[in-house]
Amino acid sequence: MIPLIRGFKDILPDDTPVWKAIEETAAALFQSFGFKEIRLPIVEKAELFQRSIGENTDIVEKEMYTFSTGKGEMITLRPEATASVVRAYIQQQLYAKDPVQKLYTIGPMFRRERPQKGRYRQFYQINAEVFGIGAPYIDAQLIVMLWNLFERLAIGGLSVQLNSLGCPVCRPAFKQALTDMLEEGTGVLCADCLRRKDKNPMRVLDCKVPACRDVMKDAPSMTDYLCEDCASHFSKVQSALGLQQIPFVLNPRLVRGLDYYTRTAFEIQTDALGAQNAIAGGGRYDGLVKALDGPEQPAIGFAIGLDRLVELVSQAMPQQSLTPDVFIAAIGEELQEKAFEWSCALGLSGVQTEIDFSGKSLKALMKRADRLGAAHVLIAGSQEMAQGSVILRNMKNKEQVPVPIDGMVDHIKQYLKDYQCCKESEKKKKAIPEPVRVIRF
RNA sequence: GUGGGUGUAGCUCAGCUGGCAGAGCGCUAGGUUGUGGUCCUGGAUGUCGAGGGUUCGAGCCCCUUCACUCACCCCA
Repeated sequence: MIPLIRGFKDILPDDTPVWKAIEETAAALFQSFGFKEIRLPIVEKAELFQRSIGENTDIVEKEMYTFSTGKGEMITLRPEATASVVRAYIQQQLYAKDPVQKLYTIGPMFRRERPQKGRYRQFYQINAEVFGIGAPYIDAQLIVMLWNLFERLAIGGLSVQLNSLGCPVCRPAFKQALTDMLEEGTGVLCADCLRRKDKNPMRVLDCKVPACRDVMKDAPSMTDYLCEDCASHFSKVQSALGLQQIPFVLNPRLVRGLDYYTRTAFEIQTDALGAQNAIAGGGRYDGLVKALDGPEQPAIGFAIGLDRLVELVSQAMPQQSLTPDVFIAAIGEELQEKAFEWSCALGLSGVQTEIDFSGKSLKALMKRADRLGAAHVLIAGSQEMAQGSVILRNMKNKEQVPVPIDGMVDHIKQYLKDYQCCKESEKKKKAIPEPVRVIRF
């Protein structure tokens, strides 16, 4: 057997309904907020990611799947989607039609990290990006939208972490203050932080090594260094979130790993997934479009970790696979051709049908029907054929009714319709109110 | 990239100090000659992750390697 590649996984039939439900819920919600879907290639020139994500980030330094095309061109399996969306915005000149573009996309990303719970080498994200709007209200609106998505999916135990990373005007002063502080602590910092000290000092903020935390316990906070514009922007984001009753936690240690972020940075965290606790994260990247040779346009976006979200939703919701309406049990070899015709006719008419062509004993067929969870079994043998009608057995109440072979499909559909009505009214009698926010499969 | 844990039947797992490869569930056939779930009886299924070593003899000990998993790291 040739197994799949380390860190990759198959999404099996029992799981796909959850994936689909989440994707559809997100798409419907995003569309209500004016987002349109964009579909992008999963391979781009390596340079796109090197320039957008930043040369000295972990992703570019050691996590990208990069290949040579053999003609000296280096191409990369995308490690994230934002760079591609920005490229499309620029290359297809979407800004010429309207600088304001709200786009979402769903698909796989690739990073060569060591796999663990909630972390795969091929993982899936839902991305949403807004171009051309700098107003803080759009920052807040994205978070409102995200928060509502998780409400619709009935997920609890979440928190919104919020920070501002400043802009090219105010960040240098903060970085300098941070670097000064790190110089004093050089003796005790861990090896990783010593490296980060020069290359990306802000990363030391979220280091978990106790010694580093100790050095950083009185670390300056970016929010104390924000310039007037950034401070005003940040406070408007907060008040807008307050208007929508979105609970959030100000987290001065929330740092994004990618170079292009400015101002608002946020993360939605869960307490139910172990170490990989971020199920969505994003922020503003006002300088990126220009940096990739596009027009000067502000932008903001987020990514949802679909694999992690599926994990959370599945925990709350037991899987439920599709079961046939009708199982055809035709006894004997000579009836298989007839059974074949019936199964095609039923399937084509929209009745979920299952059949076993093996010609086993009726007992074995019944057993199989039961295992598949079939609601009804169509039993046909030589006796029935002689009488011109087959038997339809209700597997729950064991009731059996004759069904004329002539016009069989219509008879069965009518019977199933009555049966459904019966079930519906029974449900209503029980009068259990459905929670509005819970999605159902 | 670095550490810890785990690899035995389709699944969940026993397997003592090194001595015939096991159980439950599932699958399958029958009991019931044409009726599922419960019950009873029988049956099939193994590269003990892989490769090497020690030994009369290895699932068990040693070395190497791979995979899964959790954590570090990083992030969604």
